Amino acid sequence: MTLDERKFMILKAIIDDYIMTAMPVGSRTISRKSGVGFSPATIRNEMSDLEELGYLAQPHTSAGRIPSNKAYRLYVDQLLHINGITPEEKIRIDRYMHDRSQQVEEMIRAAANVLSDATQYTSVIVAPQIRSLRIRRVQLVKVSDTMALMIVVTNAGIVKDAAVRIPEGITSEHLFRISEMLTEQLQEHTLSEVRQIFAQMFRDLSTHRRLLGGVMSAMEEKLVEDAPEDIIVGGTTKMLNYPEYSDVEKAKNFLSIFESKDRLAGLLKKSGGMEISIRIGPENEIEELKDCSLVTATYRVGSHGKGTLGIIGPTRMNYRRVLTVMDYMGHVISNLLSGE
Amino acid sequence: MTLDERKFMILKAIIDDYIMTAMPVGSRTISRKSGVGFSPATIRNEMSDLEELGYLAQPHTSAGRIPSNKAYRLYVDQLLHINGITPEEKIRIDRYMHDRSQQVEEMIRAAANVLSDATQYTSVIVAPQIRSLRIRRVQLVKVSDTMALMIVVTNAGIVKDAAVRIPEGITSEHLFRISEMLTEQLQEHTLSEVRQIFAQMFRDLSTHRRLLGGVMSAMEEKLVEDAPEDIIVGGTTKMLNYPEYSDVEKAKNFLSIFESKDRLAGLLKKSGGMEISIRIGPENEIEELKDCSLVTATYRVGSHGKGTLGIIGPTRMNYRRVLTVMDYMGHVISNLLSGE
DNA sequence: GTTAGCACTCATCTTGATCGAGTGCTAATC
DNA sequence: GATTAGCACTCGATCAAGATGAGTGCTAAC
Repeated sequence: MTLDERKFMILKAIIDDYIMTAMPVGSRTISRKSGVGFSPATIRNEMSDLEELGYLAQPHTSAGRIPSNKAYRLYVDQLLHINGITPEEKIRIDRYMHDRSQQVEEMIRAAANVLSDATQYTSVIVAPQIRSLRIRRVQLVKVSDTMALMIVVTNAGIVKDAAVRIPEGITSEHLFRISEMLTEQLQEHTLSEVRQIFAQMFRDLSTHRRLLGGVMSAMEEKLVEDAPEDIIVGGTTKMLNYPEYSDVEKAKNFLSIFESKDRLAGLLKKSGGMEISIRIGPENEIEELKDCSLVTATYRVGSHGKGTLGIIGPTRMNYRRVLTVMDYMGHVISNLLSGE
Repeated sequence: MTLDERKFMILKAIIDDYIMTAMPVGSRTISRKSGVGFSPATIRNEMSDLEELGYLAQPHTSAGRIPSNKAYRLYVDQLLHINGITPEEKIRIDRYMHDRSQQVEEMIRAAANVLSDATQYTSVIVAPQIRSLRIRRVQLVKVSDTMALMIVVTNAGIVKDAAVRIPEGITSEHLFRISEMLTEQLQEHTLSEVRQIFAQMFRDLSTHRRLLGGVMSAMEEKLVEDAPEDIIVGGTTKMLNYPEYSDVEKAKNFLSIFESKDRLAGLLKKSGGMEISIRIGPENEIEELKDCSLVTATYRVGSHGKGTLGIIGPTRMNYRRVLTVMDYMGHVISNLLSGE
């Protein structure tokens, strides 16, 4: 048995309906739909076939059918064609984003809001991976006699700071000179390259070794290694609007995902190089997401550096809408971050 | 009719029981409790009186009684005596907090976690009000030919940054000189005082007016006025563990409070000067909190500057525990912030 | 190949009976 | 006069039985 034209059509109709209503779809419902010129009985036969093929499932004998994960997979791979974002929405988003594109953090936050507002699902954005960004300036700011604050400005405008212990007797004038020197050396390099450059500097220099050592280890530890993944989540509670989560236990389970950013980071990283990735139900390795789909896309910052944006919703999410919005927002974020 | 010793005792027993179980309390339950040497019938008479006085309510005739908001008010005002935090817990908290006291933001976040872990309710912490903090350093860092980043370090170690447009042709050397000058002028003043100082500077100076104007307005707008209240929330989903919120609608309602930080900020500010404030049910003006209690305390940063920490839980929260933990954490935060 | 017809299934809703925790009142007891 | 035992009563919760209806699978007719 193979999937002919008609089976495709019926399956698509079922999925479309189920995405809207979250209720098992019966043969009559499909038959009534304009464009499907068959009686419920015929549909039933086809549905029976589709069930045998693993695309549909029945919650119980006298209920309608619901799509299986396999069906969604087919749906997103073959049955779905993205329609572009509407001009009105484009304008609305552009305007909103333009107003808050000054500071990166704020921009990302705004983007997360846009994503979850536009899709009505939970959105997740991973800030650009700091280690792949290019350093634009390094500046040491004296805070007390023994402490300075190291500020690193990158090409995406992202500012990171870390406390550095400084030897006593260093004036702010000294710190400025050293900052200038550091900036000169590190400019245009990525944070992941600093180690080598520092090694070189250590060879060339005799003074301020201790201070530089402190700066280097602060960069490495605080900015590269320890750096807690900067993850912004939007619309966490949107999920509670869907009948799938009308049970508090399920809701709690879902919300718990967002309590540990580390876990979330791991999850999002998996999507790796892909331009756009869709993971349906158990394709996510996280137990709590086995009834959810995760759609992720990557955005780029200049030639280096990239981050991830994602939408988490029920497996019966409106993939078309989500893909449309994601696609557009991916570009918006890339442009805003690269433009600065 | 007045509240004699025995009525107090019975009321307290009912509240204590209800706080534990969230179930209407019957006369038998109270009678069984050791320390209450009366039969259910006697208790019933007293309960009937207490109901008439407005301290108890009956969900329906054949159920037990539940405490009214008035009862909680009496409870926290008169019946409750705080017991100190246990040494073990003190050590646990101290250790946890000590490990993350380097960066203010991280420390506040850690404190929010401690609060919600220790109480099992949702915690909220408002970061120190930036406008009342003393400036320690101001530094302008060149980011591009036309933009600089203004970094303000305060006495609490809190770093704020804002983008400032700079006239072309300004070198980083210039910026450093100006930063030194600004630091000298503004040091030890609070952000709310900068306007006057700038006015003075404008009078005295003839050069760099445009740049200084930009710096001033950035300080005023981005750091003082616009500054979105820095609010950290911990354990948002803790509330879902309580039977009061086993209904998704209620849960959604509750969680929506945390979607708008502005509203939350307004709510927390109300507690104003009070050392510790307890608002029960409708005493909170926010509709969504009419079944919740909000306990807030203030912490101080040095002589100036203060912030708020709070716990939000059901009206039947364990006030004793909450007050104990809050009291301790208030001191911990004050010390950590003032010590730096 | 398609569809009308029909028996069958099964979750959901409704109804009514039962249960039991808890009350309020009265009369007996301390 | 305060306390308590006794008892009728209330009312939500629980459960079983029946009715309802959406939907299926199968067969036979078109």
